[in-house]
Amino acid sequence: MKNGSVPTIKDVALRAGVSVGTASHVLNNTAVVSKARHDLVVKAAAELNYRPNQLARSLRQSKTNVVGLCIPMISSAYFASLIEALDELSISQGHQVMQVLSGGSPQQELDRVESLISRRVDGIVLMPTTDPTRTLDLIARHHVPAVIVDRIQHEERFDLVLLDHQRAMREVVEHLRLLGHERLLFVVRNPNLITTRLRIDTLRSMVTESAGRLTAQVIGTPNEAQDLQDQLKGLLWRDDAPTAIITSNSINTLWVLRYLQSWNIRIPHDVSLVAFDELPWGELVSPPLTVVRQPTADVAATAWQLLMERMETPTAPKRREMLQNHLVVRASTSPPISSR
Amino acid sequence: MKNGSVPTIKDVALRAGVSVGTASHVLNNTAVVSKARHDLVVKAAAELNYRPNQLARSLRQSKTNVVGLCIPMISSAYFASLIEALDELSISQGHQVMQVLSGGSPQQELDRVESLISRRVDGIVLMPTTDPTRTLDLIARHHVPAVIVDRIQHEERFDLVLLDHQRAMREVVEHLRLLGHERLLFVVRNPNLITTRLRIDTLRSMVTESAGRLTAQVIGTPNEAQDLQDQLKGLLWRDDAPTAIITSNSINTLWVLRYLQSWNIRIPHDVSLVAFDELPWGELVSPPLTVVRQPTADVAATAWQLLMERMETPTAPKRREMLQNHLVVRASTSPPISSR
DNA sequence: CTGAAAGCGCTTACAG
DNA sequence: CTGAAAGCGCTTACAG
Repeated sequence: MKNGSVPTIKDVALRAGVSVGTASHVLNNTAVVSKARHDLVVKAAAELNYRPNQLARSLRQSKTNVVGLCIPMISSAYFASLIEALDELSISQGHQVMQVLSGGSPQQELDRVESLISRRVDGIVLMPTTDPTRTLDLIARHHVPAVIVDRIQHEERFDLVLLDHQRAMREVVEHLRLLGHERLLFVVRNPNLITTRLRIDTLRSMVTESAGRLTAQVIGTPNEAQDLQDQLKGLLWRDDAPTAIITSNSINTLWVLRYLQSWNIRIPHDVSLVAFDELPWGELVSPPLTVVRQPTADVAATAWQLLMERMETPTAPKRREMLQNHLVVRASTSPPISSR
Repeated sequence: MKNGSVPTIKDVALRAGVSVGTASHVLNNTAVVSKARHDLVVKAAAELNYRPNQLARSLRQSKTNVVGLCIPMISSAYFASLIEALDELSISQGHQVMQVLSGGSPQQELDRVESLISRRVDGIVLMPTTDPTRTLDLIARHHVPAVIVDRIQHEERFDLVLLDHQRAMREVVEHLRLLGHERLLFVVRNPNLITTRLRIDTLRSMVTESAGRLTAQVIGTPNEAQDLQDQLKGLLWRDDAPTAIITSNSINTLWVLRYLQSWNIRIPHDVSLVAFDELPWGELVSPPLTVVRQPTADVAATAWQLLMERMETPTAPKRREMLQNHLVVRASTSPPISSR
């Protein structure tokens, strides 16, 4: 061992007076070695403070024990708890998560996933951007085991973890209708997102089914809070104003809440509110919000399991797992004024 | 190339009709190669969809272009934005962050950092647990460039990024005193944390300096919200109850807010509140809170810079960078009732 | 039970 | 400008 540099298995073998192969075998418990030599190797390794170079192992074994995770961002409670859950699962199984951020940009997603592939991750968990075509092609071309989480409905090449957005929206509307609401407003952020589209479709078909007893409007807030405020102003001060608002994500919820607050419109007295996604600190908002909660732990566990099985059996038929997210009824929904 | 397997540089060279060395040179732009061969190699690489195996590169070059980041957790706005900032910095400089979670446990911290070292990260950014001794020893023994962020005051072996907790606390107390507050309550979570200790010390010495004009109590909430509530109950309903509360972190702030809310104690009318750490969704809390904001972006940028310079010049003298976190005055602090 | 040797996929002096 | 070859630190048949 050159002085001051990191000890290798060669140094261990030398000090123990055995061959490199033998040293490797005792260190990995991969063959029976005489007790005498065994102890010699263990002792030498300890004295030298030897840690195997995982790069070399990975290269030799064509297995890194690293799985890649690509998500849009991290500063959102949903993603944060997903990472934590996945991290714990991976560690407990001797793996390590290497996470990259797409920032929601298809190009960045492609670049980051490419970097994961270059680092030879054993598998990939992807929460796709709006247009992941090239990323998916790349992953498929390299035959990397992968599972796609949500946002994509049909994709023959990969295992899928899906959330049942339609059923969830149905549950929301049902809840509001039972309370007596007839005019709904759905505030979305990006109408092009599959998730959002599914929710809108469900809402519309329920309106149709109701044969006139239910009406619904959908407004988008592509850019700024200001846009939203203007649109809300045009809607909420009319005789036929909606009596219940549904928001499609946390950001929207925040904006709507602030708008209502600033105009002193009380929840649920003046208008009911249902939010998709649990809010961090949601307990502090008064009143506590009725929300559709994402089953984060389920999503992580399912994705992990699918990935492990895929790595095990690359040729097995692809699978789709549908997960349920549930309505949590709190104080922000109540019967509308008209029916009280 | 065996059918179906990942193409290597050997496959590229073969297809281009050049030696492996030459292929490597054009791919890395590391030597002048005739235009003809150059184009041949580029074409072959594109056709084969070749991506260099970073494991092999790293092994050969003894450089992974990966830096390790060890933090307690991720589902806290402070850590989340730290990760995002560090991630962006690293990518822009051709590196990749590999992040591990200590969960606040010294043992887990040791294990995870050991795994980073086994993977031969080029450097480590560590936000230490309460007792990082063995982790620090490990890092030092392996001569891995590292920078420690906050929570540690003196440590000769590493570069340090510090936050000026004493000055921040001084600023808080000064603000409250100028408003007319004389009886303060400091609610902490873990009194053993260096950060907390520094704040408590500063508070106490300011009380001493005030020569009786200022009093302060400190209560800890080691375990449950219930503990805190009991302690608060014993303090807030007396004649000499504190007129201003300072909370040491977001969790505490949440608990205190809920307690005050449940007893209908109004902020800032009945009691003023200053919180360490900005809250996510803090804008929704009414009134908006006066907080001490952590300079996340600064912390990330400074840590990154120190690390890069350390990797560049391992023998340079160790450095300590002191960063400032500032008081953001909002509506949760006002003069106490008595002085109105 | 043990060791010598090939090989994982690269980079990089070294000759020519 | 180009190629043959050594070597990064491991694991793993293969002989003995």
